[in-house]
Amino acid sequence: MLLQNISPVANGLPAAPPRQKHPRLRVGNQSSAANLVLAALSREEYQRILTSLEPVELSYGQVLYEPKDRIRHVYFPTDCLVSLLTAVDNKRILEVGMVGNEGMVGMPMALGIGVSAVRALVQGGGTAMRMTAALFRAEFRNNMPLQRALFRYTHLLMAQVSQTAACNRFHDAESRLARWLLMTSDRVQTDEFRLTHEFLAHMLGVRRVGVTKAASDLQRRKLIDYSRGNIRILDRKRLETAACPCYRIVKNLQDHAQIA
Amino acid sequence: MLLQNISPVANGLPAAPPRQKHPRLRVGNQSSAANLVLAALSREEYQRILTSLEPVELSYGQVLYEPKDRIRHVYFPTDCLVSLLTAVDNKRILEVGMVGNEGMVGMPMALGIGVSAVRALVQGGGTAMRMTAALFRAEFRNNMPLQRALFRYTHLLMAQVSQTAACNRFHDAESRLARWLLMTSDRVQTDEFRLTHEFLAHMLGVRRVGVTKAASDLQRRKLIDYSRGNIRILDRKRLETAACPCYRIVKNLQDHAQIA
DNA sequence: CAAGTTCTGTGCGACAACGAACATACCCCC
DNA sequence: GGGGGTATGTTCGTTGTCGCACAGAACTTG
Repeated sequence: MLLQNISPVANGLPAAPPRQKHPRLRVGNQSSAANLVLAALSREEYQRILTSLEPVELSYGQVLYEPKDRIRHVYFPTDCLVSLLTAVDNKRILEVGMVGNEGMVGMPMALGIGVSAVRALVQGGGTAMRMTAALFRAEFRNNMPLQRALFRYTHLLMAQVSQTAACNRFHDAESRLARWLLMTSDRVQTDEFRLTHEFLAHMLGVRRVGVTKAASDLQRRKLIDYSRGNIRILDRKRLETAACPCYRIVKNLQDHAQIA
Repeated sequence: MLLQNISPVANGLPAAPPRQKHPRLRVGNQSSAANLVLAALSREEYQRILTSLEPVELSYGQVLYEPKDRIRHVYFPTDCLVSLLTAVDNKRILEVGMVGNEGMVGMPMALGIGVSAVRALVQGGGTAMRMTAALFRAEFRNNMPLQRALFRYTHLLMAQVSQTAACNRFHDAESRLARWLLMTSDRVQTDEFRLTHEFLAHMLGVRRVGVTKAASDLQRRKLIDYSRGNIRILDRKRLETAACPCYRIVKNLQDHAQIA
């Protein structure tokens, strides 16, 4: 569970280059509206905002923000996945939230705050649309639909973080691993992704051996399959029963979107 | 750590009536501007908003919202303290955040969301200013300073929840208890308050005996003193060294308020 | 004062996770 | 095809917390 070397880039991640061995599925038409926040905008709003957006390729292990960093860009993931991490000291780090194509990285900007409180780590490589902080500020100010979409997302993220907090306290490593795999799968929209036990250990806040134990148990039960940094979900249904109820709780919130 | 009976009101709380045996200190001039969000407004803004505000007495154990409840009022605590709780099932509940005079209860309203995602439980009785949801919506829409103050607070709350999530994962009951007492003390601005081990157990997500053990150790070390639901902090300085670093991390964030 | 309630303290076996160290297995590249 | 790095698996003693049960202590009420 420790990060031996706390470098700004990937800790305990499999080497970045060999990533292409398992080409990632691409989402839909790969348009930037594959991001659900952007997709919530009207055609005109969307066309306008598009001129401020720039597609970027984000790669496994890349760090978008460190805590207290000034936010230079906000990111709208289309088919990548970003983890939000909080540290309690130099060694212990925990994922508190996860952002995929349903949200935006750089949430504080929607609250008029220019610095990040967490580390944002690219956990699944892929593409995102990004915008500079200055352009975002200008756009956000008078784009009400964007405001609505982002405020709604902020609320959901808050709920996700809260649930994760309780989950990390009460549920054992195996249930949490199952939940984490399901959440990840939902966001990258694939049943297969690359990540090592070491990496998972940081996400779940347990030791690597804890992940090994939990993962090998799930594998024994034929719910997942993995080898050398490549994990595949075999039986989604049963994996969900192995996961803690927190998975459903958050997912229902996001799907039914209690606004009003 | 279990809630035996999951009634909408106080679980494991000391009986409500005998509260007056330890009269609570009152904050400053007791004006509604004792709330820091309201205090951030200009004189004119403040005078105007005051007409929409209504002072209420909140009492120990009262539940302001349940998850999925429609938010009827927002509350600006002046000298009371409200806990935000998240459940993973019927029995296990955990505090994920704490709102005192530095914030507002009903944060989703600032995001245009009308339902609460968490339970809001009055943990330290006292007074608050409240406003109906409808009036708040109207006021919030065109009161930019209020927006700024609340967005800033939302960001800080998010940071607090994130830190709490990591803290609950990594730190033992004793450090967390120390941190919790300090955070509470900061918000009620007293060194003495009423709460039982049973109540603390729910806040920290441990069993009652876990609290008893941690508390008696802190008492043995003369950092705190307690008996029958009445806790007093004896040595703030040393209590802080007994607490996990999460206390300082969050406090520094709130004090120096990284905006910009 | 006696009875009942609430709060706190202790003891028990069980277990998951801890930190550390070592053992295999796999892959890539020279 | 051997060597070096990376990923996974196993073991060991320790610790914090678990669930449960019961005993004492303090306060409230009749």
